Amino acid sequence: MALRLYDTKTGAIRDFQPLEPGQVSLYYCGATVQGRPHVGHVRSAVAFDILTRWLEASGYRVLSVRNVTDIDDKILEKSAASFRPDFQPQADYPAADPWFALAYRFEQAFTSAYDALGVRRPSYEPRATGHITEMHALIARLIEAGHAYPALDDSGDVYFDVRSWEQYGELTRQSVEDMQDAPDVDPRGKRDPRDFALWKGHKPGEPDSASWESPWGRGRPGWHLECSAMSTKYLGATFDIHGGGLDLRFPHHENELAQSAAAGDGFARFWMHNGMVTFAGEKMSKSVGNTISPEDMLAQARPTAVRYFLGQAHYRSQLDYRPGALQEAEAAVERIENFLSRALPQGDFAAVSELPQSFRDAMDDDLNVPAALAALHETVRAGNTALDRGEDASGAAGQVLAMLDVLGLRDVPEPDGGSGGPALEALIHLVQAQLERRAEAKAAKDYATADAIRSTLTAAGVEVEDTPSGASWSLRSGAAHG
RNA sequence: GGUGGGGUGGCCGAGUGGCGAGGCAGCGGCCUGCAAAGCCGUAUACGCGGGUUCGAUUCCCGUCCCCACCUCCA
Repeated sequence: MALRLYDTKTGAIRDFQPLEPGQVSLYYCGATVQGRPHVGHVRSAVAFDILTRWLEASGYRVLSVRNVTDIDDKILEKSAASFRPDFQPQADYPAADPWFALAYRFEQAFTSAYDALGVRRPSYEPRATGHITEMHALIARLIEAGHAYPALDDSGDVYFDVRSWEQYGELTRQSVEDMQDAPDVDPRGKRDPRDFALWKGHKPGEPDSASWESPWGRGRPGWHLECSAMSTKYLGATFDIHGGGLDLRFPHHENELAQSAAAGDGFARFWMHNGMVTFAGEKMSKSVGNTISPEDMLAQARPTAVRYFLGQAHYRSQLDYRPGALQEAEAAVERIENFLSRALPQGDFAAVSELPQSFRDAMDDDLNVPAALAALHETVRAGNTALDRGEDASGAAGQVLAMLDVLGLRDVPEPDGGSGGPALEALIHLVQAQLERRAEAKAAKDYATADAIRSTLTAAGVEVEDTPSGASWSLRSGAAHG
């Protein structure tokens, strides 16, 4: 089976073939860095990270771009607010910052969150403010083609003319007539209320640093334009996949498509959208205030378990967070890890082997990760059965390692990752001494003493397991030690 | 009003016109000095009402409910 992907634009699963053999160009929308990330942002990144890994496992070279929107209304507003006399420092906004510093601080928070969950960095990560020239060129092409116009008032805005582009609405299969008018629609200098800004004229009171000269007056980029400008700059006028969260489908992606297509670019061949993360059934978002941060999750469970949770549902499904979900994910991850430490007691985790066909088929089927995980767990069970019979299971272990690589579950940095420091060294010696005492007690059939030692260790967060080759122990959430 | 996606066993979550994934939790068994881990077994699951069919959770019609987008949003 070859790779098939769901394309939002056609609403169908289609065979995927890249434009250029052997190479896939992928653009997906990153964050507007106006605040700290929540897990919804990270879920999207995990979804496209898994896509990238699967494409690479399938033999493609992947050229990936994820943008950073580092200027927008909210960034400017928050920065401006931080300079007012009534500014109250908060955890999110500890100090007064110029807009660019504020944006960069949050960009770093996003980077940290991605890194903490093993999301590999894209090939390029361009910022909107670094691509003003490309945006001007695109605006000029649109004006030239009769699809954009300077605002009819003196605002200095430049708008896309929705009525001039009859395909407008094709991505989300909506007609302009049926669209609900915004309740507080402000027509400004627009020909049609649905026309959207390509360029926003500089407003009095906004910092000079947040505007650039242009043929249409000083101003700054509109949100939708940047993605058109940057994706085609780095990937070409036509590229393979454009991704992002489902909430970006309209208006953001619809507008991108309109701009680029009206300018004559082929633009994206496939549109992929990940489902939302919900909390108690409701979309997680800043405006609702029901967000959970990656840090919140990492305080509850190991990074690998958090990543497993975020990746386990199909990427197009809604992912509902509820208490206990992370503990379930942790149990599933530990089951896999227990098998690996049984099957590979020497810790030979480089012995990666071929992927099972059932796993490949599942991933080829529009990245059916739930079915791929079923293949993974079946391999684990078969391996455990072999071990129970006294047979070798290194082959199954190698397959498990390969599957974990595709899912990105081996790239997640673990805080207790084995390398130690003096405190861990001391701990290892102390635990070993206790286990030796316990082994002596067991040999003497003094089970009362043996159990007392074990419960003392358990109470200290050290879990003890007896195996045919002696006792092994692990910290309550950490790597096993012989 | 428009557009798109859903309602699957205690929970999560795939999938399919007929042999009912997988995980987590529970119960029984094997193993263990006891545990843990592991293995085996186990459950009246497919919102509701019709229809098509030899047979529907899967197709069609109707109906109820939920979510997302139409405004900044991964």
